[in-house]
Amino acid sequence: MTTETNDKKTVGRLKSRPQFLAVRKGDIRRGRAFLLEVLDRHEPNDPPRVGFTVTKKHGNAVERNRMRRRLKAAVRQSAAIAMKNGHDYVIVARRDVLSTSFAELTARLVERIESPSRHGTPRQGGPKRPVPGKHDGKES
RNA sequence: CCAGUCGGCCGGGCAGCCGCGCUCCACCAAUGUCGAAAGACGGUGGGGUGAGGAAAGUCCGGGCUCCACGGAAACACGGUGCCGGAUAACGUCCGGCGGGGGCGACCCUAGGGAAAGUGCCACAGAAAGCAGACCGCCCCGCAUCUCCACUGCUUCUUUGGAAGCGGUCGGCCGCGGCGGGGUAAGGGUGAAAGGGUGGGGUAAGAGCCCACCGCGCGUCUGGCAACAGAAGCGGCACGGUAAACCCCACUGGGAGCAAGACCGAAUAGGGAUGACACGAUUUCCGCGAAAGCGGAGGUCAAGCCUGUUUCCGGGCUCGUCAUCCGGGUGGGUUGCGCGAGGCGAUGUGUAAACAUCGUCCCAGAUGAAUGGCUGCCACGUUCCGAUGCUCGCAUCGGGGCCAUACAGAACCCGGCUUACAGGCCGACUGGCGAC
Repeated sequence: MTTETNDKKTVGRLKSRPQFLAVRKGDIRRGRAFLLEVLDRHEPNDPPRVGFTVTKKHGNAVERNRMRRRLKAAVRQSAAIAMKNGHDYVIVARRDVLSTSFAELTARLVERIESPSRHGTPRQGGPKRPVPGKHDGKES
């Protein structure tokens, strides 16, 4: 668990090129307006870190700045809560970051951070066992 | 009111919630955390401040920084190119001149030299650079043909003649033909054809002659100058192209804040000392019978750098191993914002601009702060309704949409160029209407 003394979580920042290259080896999750790369560093006491990648082919300097700022604002306001300690996140922006509404962008980002992958946890039981109780329903 | 020209300015505003960079203040908190070191850094609250007219393209000019930088001559390469001024400087700006366009306000203009030389002038056309003669125009000559004159024969006949075939040591007035010459006015080709228009002149023509315009030459006048004007002389020579080579004049070291300075891990590369090894040629000295060895000096070494060449010069590198010691990448600090600074006033100047005074302090990031979201308003656009009338415009009311274009400082200035939704202001020009 996170320390409850400060409810707003401090998120570190990835800065150097080797850090970015390391995260590329982790889990890759596709979103509508972005691409999310996640790497577990196995250091549960460190705060999570985030980096942004906006390539030059997606717009001029003004548009690239706007994309990065909207993503930063989304992470700071809501998505940082969902991030786990000891993990690195890299958000690769696409051009749709400019056009989607801020609420939708935030929701998509939180969803991608929370869900490890499209197919959920690797379960052994298989699709039988209709799960009578409240097992792990994410609609809770 | 419509159409247009030029110049200047703005380039959303207000409020709320949550944040960011830099900086200052107060309190709290370890003598702490990270790091090899250099160095950097916490929490809470508050104050200040925080992108552009182009921050863009990186096309010119500077500041600043390092490197190179010795001297002379020639050469090469690049840039600029009417004149005067402004400026730190400029290829920028201002004022003027010449040329071109527009009714006009005004706009455009790479605008030195073509009698220093070389080259090129496609296609078309007769001819494109010591000009040329296709058609045409004009003159002279000739008589094979043709034409004309005279005449013989044949055929036809409306009895006037007509047609055909011949003849003449016939003719050159007219149309052709052949030959010789003149011409550049006209046609035609072209971007360009060796001045233009009019008159005289002539066989026809032509600066052949004359007037005006143009051109050239020197003189005078005005102007700092580019240049303009005047009278005179010259019958006209000297085509265009220099964003073709070229010539002339002026001018120019190179690289850039990833510059540079400082602190400083590892690894690879440097300096000092010692040992071993180490060219050629020549001069002198010593030893030696000689070969040769040792010492001192010169030249070449033999390359690279100083833009090239030459001359006089300079610098660097000029072998291996061992020991010791300093420089430098990643990282950090700095460079880093008081400046050719902004605003206002006054003065000088036609202006660009300059001077003086007052006042202000105005971004400093480095995976890169200056933001995210919401509401209202202004502006714009569109729809509906009403009213007015010049019948597609104005005003009023309501609703919807968008809520902005071009675009993000990266050492700093002066310019240029390019991009830009919408809007404001001023001056001027040409029309129409009213008074």
